[in-house]
Amino acid sequence: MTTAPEHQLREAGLRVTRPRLAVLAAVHAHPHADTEAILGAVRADLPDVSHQAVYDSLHTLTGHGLVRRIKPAGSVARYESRTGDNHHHLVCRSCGLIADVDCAVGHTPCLTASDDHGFVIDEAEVVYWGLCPTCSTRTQPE
Amino acid sequence: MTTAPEHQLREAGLRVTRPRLAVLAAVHAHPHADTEAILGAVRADLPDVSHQAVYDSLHTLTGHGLVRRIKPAGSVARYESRTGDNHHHLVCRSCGLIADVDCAVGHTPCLTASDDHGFVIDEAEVVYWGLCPTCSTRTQPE
DNA sequence: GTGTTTTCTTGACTCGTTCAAGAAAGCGCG
DNA sequence: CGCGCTTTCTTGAACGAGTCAAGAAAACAC
Repeated sequence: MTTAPEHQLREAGLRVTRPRLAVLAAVHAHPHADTEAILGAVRADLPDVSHQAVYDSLHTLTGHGLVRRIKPAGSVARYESRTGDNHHHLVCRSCGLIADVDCAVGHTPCLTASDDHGFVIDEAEVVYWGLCPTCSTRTQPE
Repeated sequence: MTTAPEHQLREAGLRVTRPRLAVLAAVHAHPHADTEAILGAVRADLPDVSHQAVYDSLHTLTGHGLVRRIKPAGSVARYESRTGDNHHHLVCRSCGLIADVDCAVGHTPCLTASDDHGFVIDEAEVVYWGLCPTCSTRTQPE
């Protein structure tokens, strides 16, 4: 078990606590889940965790790169466990469904802006907006 | 004056009202401004507009494509007047500054996801995260 | 002008998230 | 294995962007 959650936490210099392990597991089990869903999943294991502990854990894990926070406009914060692989997201305008897309070219091509205005760019985030299969068939009756 | 604000509103089938004209002017005058800044700018002309009128105008204008709403994670909603030209944004992680970048290739190349998962994609939004010139020199003291 | 529809004003309210203080748990050390 | 320091969790209140709702006012067509 090379990527045991506990090990991940220790690697990051964090203390291993039940809430954190549960949050980490919840994010892995429910990709793109919002805070409330994660809170629910965590409470399946630990019925008495406070929402604050979940918020704090998510912030800490996000800050150490163990989970990634995504927040499409108009949505609440969502979290996912795929980090560091430069993938992007498809977001359904209708139902909010989020799907992962690997970067088309594979080696952070997106990091090349036509004019960087002197910015030091460290990440390019791509969000594809549209309708998921379910919503597109429903919305275009034809 | 081909793009007179009033004309734009009428074209979109909207009534021409003072708050809307002021909001439209404010968005043009202050690209990437948040709601509060727009509210302030609008009140420079119309001291008594309600924030609700501004919110409503922004929603209406956004819905009709006269202004575009952008909302980087962790920021409040911001608005800009460049619409339909497929440009993207540079956002400074430190100070929140936003700069425009034209699409690198020019013809919506970003709209090509490697695997669309059956989604009907209508827009690709790209956000480059990093540090603006000012913050990058200040943050890397060496 | 008159009437109908849309839009603005006012004010309360929701909800995700954050703040703060103290209690509890984790971890290193002897 | 217990001790003490530090980090983290609990509890509960607060914050703020944005929304909702009802009535008044303004815009447009005739």
